[in-house]
Amino acid sequence: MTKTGNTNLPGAADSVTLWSSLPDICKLLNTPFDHAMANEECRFQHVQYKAGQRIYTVGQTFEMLYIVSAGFLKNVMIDGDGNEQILSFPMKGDLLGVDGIHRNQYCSEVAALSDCTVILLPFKQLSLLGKTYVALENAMYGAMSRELMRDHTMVAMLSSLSAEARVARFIIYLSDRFAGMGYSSKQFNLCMTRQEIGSYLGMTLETASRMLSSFDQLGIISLKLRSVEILDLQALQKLRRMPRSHHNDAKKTAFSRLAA
Amino acid sequence: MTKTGNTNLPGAADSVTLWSSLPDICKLLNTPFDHAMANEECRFQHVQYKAGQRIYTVGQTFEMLYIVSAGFLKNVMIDGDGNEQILSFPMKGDLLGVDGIHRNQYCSEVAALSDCTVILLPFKQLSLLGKTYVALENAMYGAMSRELMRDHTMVAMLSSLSAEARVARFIIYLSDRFAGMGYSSKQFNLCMTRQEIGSYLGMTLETASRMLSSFDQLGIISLKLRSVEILDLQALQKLRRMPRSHHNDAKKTAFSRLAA
DNA sequence: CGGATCGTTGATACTTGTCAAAGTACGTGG
DNA sequence: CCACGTACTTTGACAAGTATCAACGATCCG
Repeated sequence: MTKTGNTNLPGAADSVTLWSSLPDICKLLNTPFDHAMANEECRFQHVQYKAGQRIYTVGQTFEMLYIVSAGFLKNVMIDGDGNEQILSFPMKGDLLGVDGIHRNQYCSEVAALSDCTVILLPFKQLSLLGKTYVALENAMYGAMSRELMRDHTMVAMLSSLSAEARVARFIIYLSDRFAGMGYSSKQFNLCMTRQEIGSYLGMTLETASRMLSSFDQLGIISLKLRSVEILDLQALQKLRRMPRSHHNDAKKTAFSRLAA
Repeated sequence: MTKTGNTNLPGAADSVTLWSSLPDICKLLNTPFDHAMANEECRFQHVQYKAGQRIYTVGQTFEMLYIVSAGFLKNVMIDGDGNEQILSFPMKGDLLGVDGIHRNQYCSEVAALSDCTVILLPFKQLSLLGKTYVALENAMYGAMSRELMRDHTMVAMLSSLSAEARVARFIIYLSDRFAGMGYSSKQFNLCMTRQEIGSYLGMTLETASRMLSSFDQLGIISLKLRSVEILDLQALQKLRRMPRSHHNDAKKTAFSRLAA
């Protein structure tokens, strides 16, 4: 990465600008890259946002894709009545803005939950470079496919799991993502409110809070506000799989499952 | 489209093979195309499937994308315990197989609900052609973005709407899709079982059945098994928007809403 | 015609939402 | 540095929504 002068992008926090090369992008996307890309002068700008700032918003004209370089965000859809629905909590390596391609304007918005750094990928430029560097094009398709897979997993989870199981799965998901970024998979901080967790998982904030409290009381996790420590991963993993499946005589509450 | 001899693809119904040109593909994807594509000899094969046949399955190596040319299908995810979760009901113009790109193998399966025709798009070939024909590449990105948007809508719906509203929204969705294909938006046949509707909408088959019956009794639709006629579109559209929003004092049942 | 699948409906229990109240953390301004 | 207001979190009691289980009717297909 290369340092240059200050950026003056609207909304961006005031700071020194960094740039990423094509191999940097591929590494972030966790995709193979060929070294032909390495000695290029084409670079992608980093932009920093403070917690609460918006990266893009609904209706804004689509020009950029973004890759998260550091920090935590939320991807929010806003329905006709102005209600917010959280779609995902993007973090390092995630691709943002894909939903803007189709209608040439974003139909969701992304905001920073923590201070974070995002890499700007001008879509036209990217698409052009893809013709030269096959690996880059593959990285793009791969990343879009991965986002689609995640959405599918989300749909399946919302459709078929109980609130208890969805919260358990959420904790495991975060644990895996943190592990992938080199952080502890056992202990981490939730960077969102109960309301946001509830919205994401399709339940009220009270239910989300209750489930977390219940896991804490059962000794499955140790919870103190936003700080979570996983004490019994296996118990969480068992909760991953359904209640809500039909004709399932092994249906039990978390408590009775532990007692057994 | 061009006729040629018989196909002998495994699983394909025995029939005359048709082929689609690049402009055909773009038209199906509802994307602009330039006429440079028109006089090309590169053609994409049609394959016909009978109701119940599988187009691709979980774990199968990814090679193809598919576009639905005619008929109705279901896209199913299978979880660790062998439970089926319906992700979508693809129909004319929909792109299939995108979830296979990321890991180079499909992680869901697609089966035909009715006899249907699907166009084979070898991914490598497509990706190569994209370098020559910008419009094709844009069509691909656009179609993938559209699928992602649909998933987002689905997540939002599952997270925030009551069973009643989800079923209402499902009927409207089908109506819109049928209209887009030139069929009646008022009267159509559901091509799936109550079980499949329930799986798609995150509820039991009994709840799906009850909601449909209730709309029928209220005169919102006329229901006879799989045949649906929409009698009061406005009532359905009102049901689209939430119950389940928090602190919403206008919360009413379908019945009281009609009475008011 | 008979079996199998699909659809409907009812009774009941459980899960989750709703509403209310109180406690806790956090940031801002005095 | 403390006081205060605001936002966030927890917990309880209750109501509503939905799943579960069961039985029966309808339809389709060989």
